Amino acid sequence: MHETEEAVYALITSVLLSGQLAAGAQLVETRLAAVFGLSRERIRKILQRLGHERLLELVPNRGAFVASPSLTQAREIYEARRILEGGIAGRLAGRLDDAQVQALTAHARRERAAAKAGDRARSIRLSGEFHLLLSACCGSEFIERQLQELVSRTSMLVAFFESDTASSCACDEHEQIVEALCEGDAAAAVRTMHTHLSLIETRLRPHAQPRALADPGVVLDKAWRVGRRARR
Amino acid sequence: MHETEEAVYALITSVLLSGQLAAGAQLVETRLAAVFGLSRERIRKILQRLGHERLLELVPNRGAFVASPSLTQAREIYEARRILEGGIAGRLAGRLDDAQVQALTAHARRERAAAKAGDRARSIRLSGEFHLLLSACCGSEFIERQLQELVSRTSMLVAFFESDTASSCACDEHEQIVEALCEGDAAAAVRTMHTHLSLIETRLRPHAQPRALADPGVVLDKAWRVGRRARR
DNA sequence: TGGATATTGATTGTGCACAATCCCCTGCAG
DNA sequence: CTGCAGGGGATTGTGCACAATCAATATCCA
Repeated sequence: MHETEEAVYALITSVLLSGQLAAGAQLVETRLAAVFGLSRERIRKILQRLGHERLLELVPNRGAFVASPSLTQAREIYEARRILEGGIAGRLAGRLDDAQVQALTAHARRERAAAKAGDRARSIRLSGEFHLLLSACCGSEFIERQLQELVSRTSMLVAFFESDTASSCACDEHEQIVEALCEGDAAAAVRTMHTHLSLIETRLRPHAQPRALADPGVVLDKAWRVGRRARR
Repeated sequence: MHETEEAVYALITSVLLSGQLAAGAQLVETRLAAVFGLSRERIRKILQRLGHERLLELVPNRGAFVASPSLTQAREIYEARRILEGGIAGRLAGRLDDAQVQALTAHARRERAAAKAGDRARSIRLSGEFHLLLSACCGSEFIERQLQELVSRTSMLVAFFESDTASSCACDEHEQIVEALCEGDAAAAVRTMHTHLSLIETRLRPHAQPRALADPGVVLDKAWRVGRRARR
């Protein structure tokens, strides 16, 4: 019983991150309760959790709405990533052990392969995971959690703002970062990280996302059925 | 009605941060509800919030307990601060405007005054606020929130682990950091920040804190009455 | 017609009662 | 004396019913 709650949370999260819901759309508690076959209280707990992670905006007495970040907020998120990941790079420079270096280079290789194969979805996913992998090397559960949240919010931004013709992810830059870290050149690693994130940021376009006008209940219901079939 | 809830949250937080409660002590929902005159559900919401911030440990079907960090966890928190605040220092170097520099130096001056006057409590509080002030200079609400949480948890650690004869806070180092930031020397600023935090960390002593065996209900009740008197 | 105000309908917020869970303690057997 | 099974008591978890709130529409008066 407890595990379905987790599954619902994961499902809503993935639907939000993939941008299938219009920004600002309301997620009505009773509706979701009916769709997922959970009590309203359980749904409520899930929504609050998503609100805390800023994937939803919780308005008192009004309800839960799909976060609709402004370009200003988007820039703030990238700035936060520059600060946090700059700190990570600076701390990790010259401190990676062999296993970590191997894991990072292997990951970069996989990214390169996906990019070469033109698998855009996989490429995007791997690109995000690279940053999380790097944060995991710090050995700080706190740092990992924080970056996880930032990466999630970035995914949502990309879904809303990135032009569809986005160039392939810059796996070169990931390799450069690993290289700088191995050489122990902290300043270079931080610099590379900063420019890397700034480059990603410049890809955002304020195209007034006209997609995804569907009813959230319908979208989630469909996703739930599909997942349910796959789950057995 | 809503504001008393906020007041209760603030009160419990301050009591937790000041180390007046024994690590591992349970906060029973019904008890707190009686003390504060709130319904159990309101108390529950407050406890979950505190659990999310890791000031309490929430155990399913068991309850909320005062966090009792191990020395290992303590080190992890300081490591996280090195990473995050290193990132802040690296990002802020050479980018502070006049108003910010002025605010920071003014704060450092106040710290120095408090240290010279031997006002230990004020000195500690100001020392923590310096770091928050620095994070506010980033203009990222996210970064500010994260550091807020880390500083809170640090305060709790200090309450549990720091020797009572702790030397006065190193306001010299704070001034050094501001100086490096003004000069735009990112590497130096990061280095100073790292050593500063490491120095604070070395002050932790695993003295098996034997204090504060009082019942949480009693302590909170007393604090509540005192605050209530002061509030009008 | 215009604008302020009352009404309504849908949605969230909360108190309460009861269910589920867990720890501790007791009793018993080996 | 130790290990284990089970009961009892205290505490947390949750479904439900109703209260509070808000936006949108309807109503009324000038």
